[in-house]
Amino acid sequence: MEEIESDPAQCPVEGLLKQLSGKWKPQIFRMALAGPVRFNALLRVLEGSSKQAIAVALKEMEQQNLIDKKVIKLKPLHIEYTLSERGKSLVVIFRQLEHLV
Amino acid sequence: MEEIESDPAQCPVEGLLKQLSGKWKPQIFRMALAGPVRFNALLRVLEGSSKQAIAVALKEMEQQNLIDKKVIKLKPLHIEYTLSERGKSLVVIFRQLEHLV
DNA sequence: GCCAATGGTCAAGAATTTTTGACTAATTGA
DNA sequence: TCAATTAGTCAAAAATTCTTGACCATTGGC
Repeated sequence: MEEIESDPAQCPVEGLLKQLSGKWKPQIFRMALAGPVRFNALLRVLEGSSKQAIAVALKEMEQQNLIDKKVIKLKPLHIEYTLSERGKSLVVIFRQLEHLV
Repeated sequence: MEEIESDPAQCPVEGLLKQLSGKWKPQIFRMALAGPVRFNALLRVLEGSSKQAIAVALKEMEQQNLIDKKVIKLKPLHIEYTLSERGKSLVVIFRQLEHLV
């Protein structure tokens, strides 16, 4: 059915919550925190996940400017996803949340 | 099917994200920010919502200690939901997020 | 007593999200 | 050349979440 898309994020935090919602995004974000992540590596580590789910999550997180996609043209030629500047700026605040969750 | 409940929130922020996920919780949280909210009032204001959805959201948010449920025994005898202390402490951090979303 | 409002519960169906599995295409090692 | 690895896409099925609509109990006004 048609979604009327009534609220263009009248609340900024609500938008952010949605950007990090879903079954795998928080974990992907967290892994990216530790260093660059790769498609198949995520698939192996996130037990119970699927190619589809990982692909969609990565694509959306990239569009939302939470992570950056980089094609590494050397040696084994692969793709790396790293936390973007925006992603990193969120981490600072997440750390504060940890102390009072 | 059985859910194995594998990760008992290895990441505190992930738990919080889940507590505020769902179609109505963010909006209920936001409304509670402005003052006590009531069941039927939410139902009227949140267009497209349902008794069921509101009831479940309120119940879960109460269990998660985000809001407090209070039976007001006077005058028209009703129930009020207000932001709990924990709820209020989160607001401070959400305000910071607003500046860099 | 009757009717409306408050604050729910429950079962069923609709909608959304996620998983499964088949398939693709380029790169690399042997 | 063959096989494996990487990084995907797509359609369909399964699982989860949400809405609909019926129902219920208490309070309050008239």
